[in-house]
Amino acid sequence: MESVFEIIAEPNRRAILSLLVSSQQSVGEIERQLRMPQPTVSKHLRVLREAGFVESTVDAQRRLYRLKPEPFQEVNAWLDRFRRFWSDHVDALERHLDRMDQSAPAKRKTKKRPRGPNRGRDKGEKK
Amino acid sequence: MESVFEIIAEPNRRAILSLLVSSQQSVGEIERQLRMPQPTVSKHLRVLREAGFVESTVDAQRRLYRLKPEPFQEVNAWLDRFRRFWSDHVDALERHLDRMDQSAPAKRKTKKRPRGPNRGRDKGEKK
DNA sequence: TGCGAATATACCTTGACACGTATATGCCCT
DNA sequence: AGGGCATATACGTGTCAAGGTATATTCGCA
Repeated sequence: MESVFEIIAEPNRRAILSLLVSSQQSVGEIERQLRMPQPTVSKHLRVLREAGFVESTVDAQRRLYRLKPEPFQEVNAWLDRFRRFWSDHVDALERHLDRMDQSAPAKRKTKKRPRGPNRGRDKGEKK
Repeated sequence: MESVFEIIAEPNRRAILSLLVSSQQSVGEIERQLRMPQPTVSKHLRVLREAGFVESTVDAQRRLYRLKPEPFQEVNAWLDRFRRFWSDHVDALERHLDRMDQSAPAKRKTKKRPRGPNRGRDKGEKK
């Protein structure tokens, strides 16, 4: 399992990561919330831990897992190469929208449309 | 091939995408630059096209491939869920990097180091 | 000390996908 | 028209990872 990209390619792992955003969780809690057999959870957590996505602390028989930031930053760094590119397209999209704005007044509130990354829209998961 | 994450999990596909950042390329150009057999290139391009990462136009016998922004935005949207989380940790990382880091002058325009996305560094590919 | 809960690991099976080789398709040019 | 280049597709093969089931380990507690 070489790269961070292969780690997050697995839907169940992404589900686990999403769960852990809110707070740390035990294996059993993850298991119940995701309706996933316990060995599956443990195995995915192992992969995530070895890839640096999570770390765990021991609480009696429980293990509490929480996120670690570095791998996400690595994904982000990769995305950076493409940010300028896609921002240009967002600009084009915005020009388009601005033209529609003129033709149809609509409900824009800001004068200057904010620029830069983080302008994507969540399309949701495909099942 | 369900999700965008599985698409970018493949190292050769990421290489192709990186190549296309600079400009559009023909299959043959990709093939030569990446030293990859032509059917391999074509097959990966097909996957990338069907996932919306690239589009192609015909130029006689050649096909010119270029990037499309949407899937990247989708990855970006996913990352958003984790941005707040990792930003809290970035301060410590930045202090560390700022000490290590005189090699990256970068093009900061602002005096205050901006917070939030786009702060990651490229760790490179693992082979 | 022995039982039960929580978690990890071992083993097996299966399916997906990446690759190589071969071949098909389409276009240009003489 | 035909040959050659550029690209796409078909097919067979091997590998690897995810899932399921069973079992091991560790700890709390009666």
